[in-house]
Amino acid sequence: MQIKEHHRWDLKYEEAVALQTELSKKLILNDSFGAIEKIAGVDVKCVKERNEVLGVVIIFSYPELNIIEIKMAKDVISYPYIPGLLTFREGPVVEQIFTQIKNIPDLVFFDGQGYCHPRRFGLASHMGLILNLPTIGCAKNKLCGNYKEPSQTKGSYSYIFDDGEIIGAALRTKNEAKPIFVSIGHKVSLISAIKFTLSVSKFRIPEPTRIAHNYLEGIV
DNA sequence: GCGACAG
DNA sequence: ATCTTGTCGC
Ligand SMILES: [Mg+2]
Repeated sequence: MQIKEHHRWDLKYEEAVALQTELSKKLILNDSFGAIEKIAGVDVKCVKERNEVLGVVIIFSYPELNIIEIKMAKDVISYPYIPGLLTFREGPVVEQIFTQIKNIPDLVFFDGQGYCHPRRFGLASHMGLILNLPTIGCAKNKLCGNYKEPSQTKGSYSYIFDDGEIIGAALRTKNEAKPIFVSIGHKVSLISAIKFTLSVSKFRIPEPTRIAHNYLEGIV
């Protein structure tokens, strides 16, 4: 798919932070999508040993979840891991992969935060804006904010608050398991993000990102 | 200064 | 993310 020209990725800390604060204003926080027939799962892994970053995007039919397309790309690690600036480390490869994608997804799941971010602009939100696609952030851990533990039943959730604002939800995607931190990426409301995430969860990690992650495990 | 801290 | 054996539980 075609991706519009945008800002540089090699920004210094202060510049990156300022960019996030600015671009967050452009996010669409309500439902702005049509029929969801194809969804995508994205994941990235870093092999420090070889100084390379590997990424994969898997397209699935929805709700069947049959794999339709798989594309991956490799790049050199060009940015350190800094909490809050993960996009500058993983974004470049992800963008490169979407360039090769033929089946444009109607919704994309990311392994990381979206709006649940200090500047309300995590990986899922940033990529959603760049790709101009509906996105959802599904993180395995919390980055910021406070929440009360949801009940142990699959499907229950509690909102994550920060600075008096709801920025995401701690969603129980599996009984008795640690919750998944769901947040708006772009063009999908929080309640819909929760609904979609639950609809693709067979285990703790939602299928799109779980399968993308497993795929990378099998790559040398 | 101290604690928190996506992947 | 990566390192890395065993161990607990269904
Ligand atoms: Mg990941």
